Amino acid sequence: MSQRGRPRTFDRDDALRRAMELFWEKGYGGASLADLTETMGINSPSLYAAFGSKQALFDEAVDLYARTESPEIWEALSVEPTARDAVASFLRLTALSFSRPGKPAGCLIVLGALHDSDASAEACAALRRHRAENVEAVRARLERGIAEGDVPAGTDCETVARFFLTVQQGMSIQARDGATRERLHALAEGAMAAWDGLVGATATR
Amino acid sequence: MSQRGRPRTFDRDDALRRAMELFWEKGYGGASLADLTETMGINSPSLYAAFGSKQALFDEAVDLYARTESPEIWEALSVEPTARDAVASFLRLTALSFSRPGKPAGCLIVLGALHDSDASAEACAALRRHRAENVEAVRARLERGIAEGDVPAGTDCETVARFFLTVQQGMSIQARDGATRERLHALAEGAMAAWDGLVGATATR
DNA sequence: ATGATTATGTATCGATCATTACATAATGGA
DNA sequence: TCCATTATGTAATGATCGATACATAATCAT
Repeated sequence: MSQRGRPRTFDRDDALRRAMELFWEKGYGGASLADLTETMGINSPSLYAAFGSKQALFDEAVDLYARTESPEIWEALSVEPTARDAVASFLRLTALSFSRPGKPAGCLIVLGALHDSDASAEACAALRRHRAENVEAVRARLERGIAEGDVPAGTDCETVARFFLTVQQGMSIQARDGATRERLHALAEGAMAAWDGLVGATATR
Repeated sequence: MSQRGRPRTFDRDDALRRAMELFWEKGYGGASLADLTETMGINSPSLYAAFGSKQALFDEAVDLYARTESPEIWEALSVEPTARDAVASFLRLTALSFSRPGKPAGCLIVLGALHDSDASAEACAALRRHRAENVEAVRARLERGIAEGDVPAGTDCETVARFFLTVQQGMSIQARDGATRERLHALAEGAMAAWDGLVGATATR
């Protein structure tokens, strides 16, 4: 089936990528339609025809972000041989991702929409869902560590995962406050200093 | 000198406190003038006459927050006998403060305004200044620990302080995501598991 | 060539944003 | 009592918000 009607004159993927970076920099509420259309190089009717609404555009932008920005962070969870190596790599790659020259500092999933009380309620809920998935991914990796013997049996993987995700989320704030790549890396190392105490303390012995 | 003219019919301190809680819940950008006047129980001309502008009101609200909401968190830094006890208490009291029934979850200083690109640039800068002061307060307490002998000489207090503040900032996100008081407490404990590794690793031996 | 279909640019929609003019009301000082 | 001063409520300001109406342009199927 071929396309009918007048073809669009802009690259949808490219426009979406630009919108994603604007949402990343300014947040859902901070990125106005005027900002978006200017950044995307299109007029608002084209935006609405191609994406539906600001909210739908944001949803697509978040999906693009999760899919293309630093997937290595999550790939590390499965690639690294032990759970400890996996989390260490997860945090180290986060430090890199949050401090890329030419890209907004920190994480869209964390900084994109924090307050659900206003018109950005749906955007906030979508990001919250993503954050919950991220906790789950780390938790699952820790469980695998138990199964493979490199994490003490009985470790409270949920609690441990939430701790490391909390550090990662704090790193977004730090990155926005101007923390250098070296400082973010030190934070990752600092969090790993808690590993032995964490998996030891929450394990049944 | 006595007051002249018609006296105001509302309690300025009470109105400011209500505004603070609204900013705390919705953020600077998320709290509209209509929201504020409704919550404060006054009309906009009264608001402007008493506080000057939305930005000035926010500044006063942030000051009130820092002064009255959980000052015990910062008092603990000077009260506790050792730097380790001080940081542990700092985090434990943070967990309490971020999960008070009837109050917004998390911290106004962290969640109030994260994006400086929009109209909330000044609000964002003010909060950033507060966060920098908070790092400095913990760093100073760690330095005191060195002077008093309970922290290894040569410890990189700046790095260690930034780590614990990062966890505290991440706890604001977690609190907003619905983390219970118990979960926040577990995060505080988890961070303390990094103490020995952190102060040991960054100390010159 | 004609018509159905889809995209584009201009121009605008009502709603909401922060802020303020203005007339009126209530106080103290003279 | 009269005036200067300050606060209040109503109503409006221009700007910007997200979202569209509408006429025109460009493609495909027939």
